[in-house]
Amino acid sequence: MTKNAELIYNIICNSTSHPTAEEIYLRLKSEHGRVVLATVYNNLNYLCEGGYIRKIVMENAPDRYDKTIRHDHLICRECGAIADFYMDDITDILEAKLGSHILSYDLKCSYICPECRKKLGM
Amino acid sequence: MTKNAELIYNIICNSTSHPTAEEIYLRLKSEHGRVVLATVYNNLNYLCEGGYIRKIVMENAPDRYDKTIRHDHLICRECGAIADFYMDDITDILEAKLGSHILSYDLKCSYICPECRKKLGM
DNA sequence: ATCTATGTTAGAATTATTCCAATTAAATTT
DNA sequence: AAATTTAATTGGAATAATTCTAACATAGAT
Repeated sequence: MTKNAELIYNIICNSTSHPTAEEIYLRLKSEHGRVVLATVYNNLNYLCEGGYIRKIVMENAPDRYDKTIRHDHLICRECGAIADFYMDDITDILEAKLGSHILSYDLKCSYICPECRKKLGM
Repeated sequence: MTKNAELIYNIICNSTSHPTAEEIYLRLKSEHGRVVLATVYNNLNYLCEGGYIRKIVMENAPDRYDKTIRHDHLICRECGAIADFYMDDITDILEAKLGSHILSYDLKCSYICPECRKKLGM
């Protein structure tokens, strides 16, 4: 793993914010000088392919990146914030239902986060 | 609902292929003459917002559109084909786990489809 | 028949991401 | 340690999907 790949990996793992490529790029630039967005994308792709991190594909927004420890996501319909949640692994249930082997699954729930709930007086 | 919105809605509902905006556009053009991609996108957005159809956000590929009858998706890692699968509604389970109301959920499973399995000799 | 509101068109603009060629850095051989 | 090979990074152009905007057309209301 190259130096930049490792820096990017650490940013993602030590963050709870599910950063975008752009955010990672800005942080890397401010902390370690000269980098370029293409390098960030190259390394993100490399890290994803190697299974070190995973990509969260967003609706109408740039993709976000996250550590791989198995967990799922809650996405606020109002502000787009992402929260993690941990749920029993449902691979077995899915495979039983399907009669077919599953490589992985991606579960996203749409909800309204506590902050937005407050703002909206709910 | 406007004429184009209805045509698009029907294409999606009478199809099992989860078409992209482009595919819908081409079909609409060949069957009803003059349309433009922006109109297709406008109407797809309108139909999504109204809950008439839903968008399947794809990784590294254009978005696809689908009817709303509740079901989930199996996406082949090799060829990208999408198959539907019907699973008991897990909203209750998720809400119990979360202690929070869920608006909707999106579950995608990655697998290898029967055709690719054959091709790969699996 | 005219006015108004809404939908559609055409094409430019934007955004996210990838590609490619040139450069730099790192690793390996001499 | 210098030279050679290999891999990573840069910068900028290219691409692809989608949205925006302004002009135009259509349909319904007056």
